[in-house]
Amino acid sequence: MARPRKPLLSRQLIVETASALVDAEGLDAVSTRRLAAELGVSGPSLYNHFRNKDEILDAVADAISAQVDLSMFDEDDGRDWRTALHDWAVSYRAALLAHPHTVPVLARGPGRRPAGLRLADAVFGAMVRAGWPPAQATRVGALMRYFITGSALGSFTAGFVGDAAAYDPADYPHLGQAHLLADRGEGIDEDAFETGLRALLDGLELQHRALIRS
Amino acid sequence: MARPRKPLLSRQLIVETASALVDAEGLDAVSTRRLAAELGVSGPSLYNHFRNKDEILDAVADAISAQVDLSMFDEDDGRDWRTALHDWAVSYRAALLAHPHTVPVLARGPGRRPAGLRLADAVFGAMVRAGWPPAQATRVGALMRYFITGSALGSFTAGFVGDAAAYDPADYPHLGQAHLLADRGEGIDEDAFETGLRALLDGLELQHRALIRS
DNA sequence: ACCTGAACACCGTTCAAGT
DNA sequence: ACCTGAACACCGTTCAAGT
Repeated sequence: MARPRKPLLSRQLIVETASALVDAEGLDAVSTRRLAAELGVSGPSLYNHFRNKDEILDAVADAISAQVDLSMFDEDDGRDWRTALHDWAVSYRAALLAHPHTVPVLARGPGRRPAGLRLADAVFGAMVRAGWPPAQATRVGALMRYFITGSALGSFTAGFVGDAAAYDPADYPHLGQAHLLADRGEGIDEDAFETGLRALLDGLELQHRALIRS
Repeated sequence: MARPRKPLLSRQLIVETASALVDAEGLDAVSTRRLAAELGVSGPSLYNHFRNKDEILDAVADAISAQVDLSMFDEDDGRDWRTALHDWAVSYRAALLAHPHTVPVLARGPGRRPAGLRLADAVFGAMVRAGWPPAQATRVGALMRYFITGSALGSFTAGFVGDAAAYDPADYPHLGQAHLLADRGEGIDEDAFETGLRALLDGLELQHRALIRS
């Protein structure tokens, strides 16, 4: 068939298909041949639209960053900086957890992905407007990202395996009473995220007050 | 040659060689064939010592967790819980940053890796001893892990590309003045980590005081 | 410009065969 | 028990050839 009169592929179509494939079967399922098959096309065709496979995965990750709500950082949004940061963190984490297989790609940093940059830009702008000196505003954006991506990636509960036999109390004297596992399940991650977020914001508020006072 | 009179390989030797290879050339450089070649052996030999490649990488990651200092959580160590948590966080992050290519593997959670579990156990035990209720102690361990691994993984600075041309001020109105890049360089990550860690501990102290008082 | 098949240099893993 | 070579079913990517 060679070249069709109307292109069979587009960057958007490739990204959407790849994204669905990652969500359904994990990162390992995305090979160029498999993805191409899903698109009804032969493997090398993808290279007309992306330089390589990593670029495709970057685009998939960026599509997720693009879903993160940033309206709380708008200049005319009423929320104070603390509330804005809180709401953003919750929205950011939810977007990541909706696509858990993609988190490792996202966690590599904003890179050249435009939505990741837009995100960093919005946080920075809002913090400066709230009175944080630029250097501090940069740190706030970075440290919030640490916590949020860390919480999505290193899901505490998921990290532990199901069967309790793996945890010999002789090796881990305290873990037995920790009722870490089936007991509470995913709630632990929710609770830890909320507890940590509150602690982080409480601590930042202390620093902000000290700054303003001087 | 078939079976040698004395084994050519051991789990330890494989892990050490794999670790060096990851550090020197990154995660992608570790293929079973390449690793075997580095060991002067043929590819399938590895399967006499590990079930599969992932198990090898898990062992590499666990070897790093094992390097994290945990002495601050000893029962007879003088440090209060806040100082212990702080010192542990610094030591943990340093261990991760010493092997940046391995962080994505580590960040998948403790899994069955014994050193990862020992770490979670030590934190939990020390927090309970310091007066945190068990459920809270679990959260503290988890949220600290979020922040620490997130900071090692999503290195803010490394995430941005070098050339400023990538950042059109029209797209990112605030980022221009952010002097994010070459200006400060890696210091940003250091500063953000320290700022975040202090905020986190300040916030936790508030919660701890509220708990004790009741 | 955009797709194809063929080809290259790889993969992870299984397995029978050797000692 | 522990290594080998051969084999299977894959990879990512390049490239000449087609329209």
